[in-house]
Amino acid sequence: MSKKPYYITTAIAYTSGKPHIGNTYEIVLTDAIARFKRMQGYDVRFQTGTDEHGQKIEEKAAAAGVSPKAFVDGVAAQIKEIWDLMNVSYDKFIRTTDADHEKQVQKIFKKLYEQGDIYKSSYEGLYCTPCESFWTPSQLKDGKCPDCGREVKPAKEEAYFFRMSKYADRLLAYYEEHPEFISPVSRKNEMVNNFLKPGLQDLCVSRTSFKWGIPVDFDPKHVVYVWLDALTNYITGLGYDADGNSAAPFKKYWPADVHVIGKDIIRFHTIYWPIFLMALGLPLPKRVFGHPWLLMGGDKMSKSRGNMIYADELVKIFGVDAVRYFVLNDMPFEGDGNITWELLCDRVNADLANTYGNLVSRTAAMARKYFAGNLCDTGSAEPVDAELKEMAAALRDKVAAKMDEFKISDALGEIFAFLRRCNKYIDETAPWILAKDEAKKSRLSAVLYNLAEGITIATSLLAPFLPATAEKVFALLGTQPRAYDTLNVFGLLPNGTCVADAEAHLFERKQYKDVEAAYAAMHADGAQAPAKEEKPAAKKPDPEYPAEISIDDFAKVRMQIAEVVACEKVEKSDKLLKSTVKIGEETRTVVSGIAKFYTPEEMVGKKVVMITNLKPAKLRGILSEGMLLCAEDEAGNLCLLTPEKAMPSGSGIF
RNA sequence: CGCGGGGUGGAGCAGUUCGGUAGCUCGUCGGGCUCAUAACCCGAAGGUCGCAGGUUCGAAUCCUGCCCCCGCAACCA
Repeated sequence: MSKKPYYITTAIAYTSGKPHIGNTYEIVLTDAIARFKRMQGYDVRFQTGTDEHGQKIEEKAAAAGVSPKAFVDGVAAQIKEIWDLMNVSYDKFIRTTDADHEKQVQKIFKKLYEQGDIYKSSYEGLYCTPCESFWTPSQLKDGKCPDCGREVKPAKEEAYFFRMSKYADRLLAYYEEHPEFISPVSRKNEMVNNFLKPGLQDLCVSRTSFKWGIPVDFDPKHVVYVWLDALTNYITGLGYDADGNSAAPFKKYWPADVHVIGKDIIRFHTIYWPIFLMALGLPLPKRVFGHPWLLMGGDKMSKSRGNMIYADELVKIFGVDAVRYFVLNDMPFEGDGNITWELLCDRVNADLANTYGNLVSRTAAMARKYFAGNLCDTGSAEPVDAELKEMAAALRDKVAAKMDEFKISDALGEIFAFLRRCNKYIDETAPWILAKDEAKKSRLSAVLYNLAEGITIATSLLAPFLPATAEKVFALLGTQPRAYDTLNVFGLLPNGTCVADAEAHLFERKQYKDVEAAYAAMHADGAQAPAKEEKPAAKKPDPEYPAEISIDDFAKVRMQIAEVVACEKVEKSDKLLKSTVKIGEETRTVVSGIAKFYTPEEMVGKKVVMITNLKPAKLRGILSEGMLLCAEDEAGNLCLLTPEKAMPSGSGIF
């Protein structure tokens, strides 16, 4: 009987920088599902990879002084290294810069163009030069730019578009026929109400504003828009060919059983991707699972918050399986999960070290002490055994049921409830008392056998989540992973199985303060930070700071003392304050993102440092003619710079 | 009224689809045990399930209004 194929993918990681633990979570999650399916006997194909094109990467590479290709080669290697470190069992690692992928994307683009789904047009509209924005006539206010109120003039920019609207009805019908397509289901309504019902806009699928992308082969000043490039990895990675000569893996594995992705890109996977596939005449994926976010102490992880945590650093402190366990177990199905040092320590200590590690350790120790490691079911059975045996035999199906719904945490919960039952069984049977009575040797042997058998079953089920630990446990018990189809039977551990004569210390207990200290130490010398790009004072957000400038460069910036004479909040904005300032005799308006730190009242009268020759820009429709200088700490708190002694407004700063 | 998610004992969560004694893990307190990683086992305290109304014999669960947090969007010259 041939095995049933199962194709599972992660989103491909964007190669703009090192992935943090939240990104890594998605890969571990997918890996756990893939391993579980393999264990269940499916012929699993697990694909992950990297998304390597786009303007942002082009800019980052330029800032780093390397070619885009060299840049993404570096980051992709780093990403792969982390995936490998986490013991991720992918079958294919695709890169969007792979030659065969690029070739197919060009073919797909051309095919869609030739069949009329993609058409050449332009952003046509009324252009407001200062705002750099296009407007439709209906958006204008009194015939002028709704943002700044200036004149607009007709303009156009060439681009290719995809006719999305053509497929909207078919997509809605697909949703109806396949209620499990979008998971969790709550997301479906969001898609329908926000995007499908209001009417799908045609999607712009090419760009001319940057070069780092796959060129449209029949019109090379355009590059293919990122989503058409990135999403198609799911089929090009299987050897799809737009001319009909697809490779065997494509025929075998498509359509995908599940795309595991972050909840932020559900829209792209449940609207654009299915529509692209319909246009290509291909079947749609069976399911899209949008997982929640992993938050750091309740906040979204970001460089600007300075709260980034990376998997490889956590692994150095806790070990691979502890990190895998934490992200798998502490992620709720719908709401966002939370990671803190305390939670991490608590989970690892309570579940892995105490419940599991200690159970294995005490069982192995007794087997060695009382029977030189030999396990034997002597047939001695008492009523107290029944509950343990029943629970063990029922465990497989309970776990599988949770896994079918992608409720990973619940699946682990079932296994750990059983492991706790094993610990209780030890107390109930009190082997150390049996050991004192020679007449009870037979009973003692059966008790230890039951424990070892329970551990074997639980560990077999745990293997997809904690692969390295499972191997250690099997080696220690001198046994093998139990085949899935017999995991619902208790008592298959052969008599004569012998526990190895080795220390069984699966997981270290950790203290918060040690962990925090270890983490701090890791960042103190920075010696092992693998990404050159990450190292230098990388506290601050994205902008890449030039390493060194000349005095002439500095002289280009004109800074002056400005006095705030009036200030108010900008409407419908939570960050912006609009200040009227005097620079000598001149009066200007400046908009600053400091509303969270200063009230308009306290701004008035302040003398502050302002860049006065910055090109004006409009923010929230208000023209800002300069920039107030602020200091920012790691938490993002802002503090205005003011002169230390009274200086007249307009004074220059050098 | 831009869109969406959430508010359950000290912490983190489940339960809300199809109303019926409020559950899990951790922490705290008390007890037990000694095979084991100061671990394990037992017991206890602790919640008006964000607030206010309503429907109902009965609401964490359904309806209405409100408050608060968080994402997205906008936006940080």
